[in-house]
Amino acid sequence: MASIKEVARAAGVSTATVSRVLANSPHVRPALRERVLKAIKELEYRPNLIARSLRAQQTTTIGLIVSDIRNPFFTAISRAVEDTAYEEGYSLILCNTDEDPKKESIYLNVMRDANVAGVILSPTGPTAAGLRELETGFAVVVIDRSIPDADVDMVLLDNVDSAYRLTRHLLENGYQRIAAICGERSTTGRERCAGYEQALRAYGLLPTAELVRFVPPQIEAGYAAALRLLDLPEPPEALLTTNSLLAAGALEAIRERGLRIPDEIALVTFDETTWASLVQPPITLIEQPTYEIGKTATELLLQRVAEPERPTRRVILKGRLLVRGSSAPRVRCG
Amino acid sequence: MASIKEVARAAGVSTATVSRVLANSPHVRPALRERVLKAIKELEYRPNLIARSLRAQQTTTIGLIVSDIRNPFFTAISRAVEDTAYEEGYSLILCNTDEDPKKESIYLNVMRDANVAGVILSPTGPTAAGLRELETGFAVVVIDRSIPDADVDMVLLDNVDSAYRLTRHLLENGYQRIAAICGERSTTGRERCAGYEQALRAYGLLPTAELVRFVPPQIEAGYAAALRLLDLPEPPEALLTTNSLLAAGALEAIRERGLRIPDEIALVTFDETTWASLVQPPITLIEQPTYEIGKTATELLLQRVAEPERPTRRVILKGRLLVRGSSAPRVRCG
DNA sequence: AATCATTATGAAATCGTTTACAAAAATCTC
DNA sequence: GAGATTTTTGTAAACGATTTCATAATGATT
Repeated sequence: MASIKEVARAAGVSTATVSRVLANSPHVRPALRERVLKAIKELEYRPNLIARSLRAQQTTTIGLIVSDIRNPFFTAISRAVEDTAYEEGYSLILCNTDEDPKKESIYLNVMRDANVAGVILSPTGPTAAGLRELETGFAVVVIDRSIPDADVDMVLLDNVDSAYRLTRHLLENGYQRIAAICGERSTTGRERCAGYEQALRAYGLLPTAELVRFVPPQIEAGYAAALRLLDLPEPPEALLTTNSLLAAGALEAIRERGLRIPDEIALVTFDETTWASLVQPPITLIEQPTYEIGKTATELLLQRVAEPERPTRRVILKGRLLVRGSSAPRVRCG
Repeated sequence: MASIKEVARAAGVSTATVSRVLANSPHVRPALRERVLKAIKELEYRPNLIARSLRAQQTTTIGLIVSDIRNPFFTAISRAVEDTAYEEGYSLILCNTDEDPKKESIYLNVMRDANVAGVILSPTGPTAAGLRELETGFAVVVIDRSIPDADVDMVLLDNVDSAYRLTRHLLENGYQRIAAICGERSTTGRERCAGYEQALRAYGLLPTAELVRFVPPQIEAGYAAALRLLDLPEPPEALLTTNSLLAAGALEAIRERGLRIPDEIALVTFDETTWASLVQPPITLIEQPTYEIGKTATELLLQRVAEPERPTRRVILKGRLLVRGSSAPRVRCG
């Protein structure tokens, strides 16, 4: 309600002095500072952020652009981002794009219009390509997906290695015919697929195209892909999915076909969720350090806001293999 | 980059005319309108929302204040709110308060400072009490929790009746000694508890304090409460929890005690989640129309923004009982 | 064609800050 | 205590839109 003008009048000073007190400038005599502080308190003055932003040509707001906040991975990230942003006095604007490049582009424009200080996003291919050239006008940090030769800060998982370890876990437990259901439209799915294939080769097996599916990262897609795999003339002994949505769909399919885990089929995936430990047997998976990812991304972003010219960084975090369920190796029945 | 001034200059008109074109005012001749539109396109002009907000003393931003976005109920709500807000040209600011009244108050102030058009929130008791008097300066819609005599728009579930139906489902399947683990610090938990007690009485049973627990709405709290209940000298035959986090904790406890569902113990809850249908046997529950809640809340909010003096409304939505698992009634073994 | 009513346009104020610059006050130096 | 130096303060111009009010242009009416 009260503006800086009224504070100035109440304290018998100019608005400039009030502003200086607000900014903790050293160039204001203690006596005046006291008077201003008193006036601020009495009038319950709070600076108008809009006015401040207009003047500064920048807000204390950051954007988080994800495909769908209901994906547990992004839910966890968003919590970390909000926590970290809040600590630094920033607010968080949330956007869902459903992996739609058009929506991504629209939201990036919204962000520009809103004068955000920066954006954390997980772009699809086309948008990622655009990011390489596009002068956005705000800081950008990419998470979850790598953009090969873009000069942008990134926070990523060691996807290839994580998928390798996850696949190896299956192989070491006696599974050989392993199928992979991967999220399409992102480097992440491809990288994880690469790790899966590397592991197969390392164990003397040949990846076959028949057992690898790229689908939209949704429960229904995972369900459909898994059904098709299970109905193959020679069905796989194990399923690897690259995120929790696909895993949920795959598990549904397994249930529908009445297959017993882990005897008749195994299921491993990425991303820890509430349900992964609640189903029986619990699911072995690669846990991503989601909170760390969100926190790191926010820190990188705010550092770049403070210092736009600093060299870009690419932080790679390690996934953690959580082995669950009976650890007894599988008895091959072939 | 380009400002309204440059557009005006390029079109050979005043900024006022450009502004009128932007606002679709009828008071501008077609010839001029064309020129302005052309200049806008050529300069790729986009109005600066900050400047607009400063002038209008209001942004096109709304706030969503929840305890924790990672609670699947709020995750789903947030998606609906964002979708609906976006359709109307509004952006969404997300805040997590962890049920902490202090944080709620801080975030409400942040919202005021940010000049949001309105806020959707799910307040704890103290904040709810404050809302009754507090002149916030922006529109407010309360979700999930009722504030008895406040003059605020609300979107709620028929908690008492839903809990009644959920409990009745247990009773009709032969369960008699039913315990309830309820979320504390909200009217919602209390209302659901009331419905539970009503159902018991309707079936000639007396609610006992020993079987009702109020705990923070977290997995760990649900786990701990469930363990204590299961370890009672005379343990319950069924557990009812009032949200999915408590249910997850309770299920963990059930697993830890090695009890078989539904023969040795039953579990029912509120809130549909991915895992509720994936665990075996799947969980019977009351599904809240989360998307509808979020959408309705946003609509109410934006209507109030447009027309601040309209009478407040209280929308009550119905929960849906999803019966799952073997529907064979329980054979009492007592 | 002159008058009046109506519509279209622009100049300038405004929203609430910050900050460059100038002026005033305090401090220092001899 | 006068002058030079430093520090403190205030004035006023931004930032980029919208809108009031006055004026200019148009159209209608005789």
